[in-house]
Amino acid sequence: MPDAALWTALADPHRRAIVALLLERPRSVGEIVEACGLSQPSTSKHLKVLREAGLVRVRQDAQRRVYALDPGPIAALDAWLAPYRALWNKSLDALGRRLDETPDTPEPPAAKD
Amino acid sequence: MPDAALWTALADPHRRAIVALLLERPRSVGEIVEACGLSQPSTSKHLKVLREAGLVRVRQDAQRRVYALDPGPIAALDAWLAPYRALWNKSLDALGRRLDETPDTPEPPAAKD
DNA sequence: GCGTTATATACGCGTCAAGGAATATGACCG
DNA sequence: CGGTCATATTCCTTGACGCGTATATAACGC
Repeated sequence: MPDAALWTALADPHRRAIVALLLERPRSVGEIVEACGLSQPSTSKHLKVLREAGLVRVRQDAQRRVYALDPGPIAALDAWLAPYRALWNKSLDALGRRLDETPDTPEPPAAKD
Repeated sequence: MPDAALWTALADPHRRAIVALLLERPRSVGEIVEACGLSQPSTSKHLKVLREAGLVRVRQDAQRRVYALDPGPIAALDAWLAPYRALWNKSLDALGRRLDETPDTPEPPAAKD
């Protein structure tokens, strides 16, 4: 089960926006500030939350701090989600199982009705 | 992108517990109250949030209301998660854990650095 | 109808998180 | 060493959320 901090971090739309930004590529705080239209302190605080949830890592580049996504927690989210896939796989079974082929997906335990 | 209400709903640990309970099987409010140890009104309020997020559906059975999971929103979460899968697939690879190269892995869009 | 069971809503309270303004820290450049 | 840029932190206010108690609604059995 993902840590509570992970959910709390992703519960905020601004933070999800930041995460989406960082999915494209790592960015400095200034870029993030400009991209999501928040004030710099607010952005810094959101980044702190994301940092403490383990979602992002910082690389210090001179005065700039470049934030990048850390895949771990999102993978944990995916793992949390795994048991629920049986739910809609059941209904979309006709479409085939090609929705996802992650190699580490252990077949969820017996989801029968 | 999943609705904000979905994230808000899942941000609460009790609500995630309820969702997990409903994954096993649909349950009445009374069962949920007993299972997660909250007061009945609190549970009802959490169920309301889950309902408004579309995560659960209610079936009225006499005086009882049986709640069941709705796969839709969780599928939406999975869809939101999809772009991020490339991240940890890539990072596992970068760590040198050559997972037999997964020759059949359909690389989703744009994996740039 | 009445009482009982099952669930929902209203109200009040405490806590927590978000946002802005101001300020602090820290690294670069001269 | 002083100035400046980039980022973090602090203080404060405000609004949302969660909980519990008490109450309302609705369906059942008699």
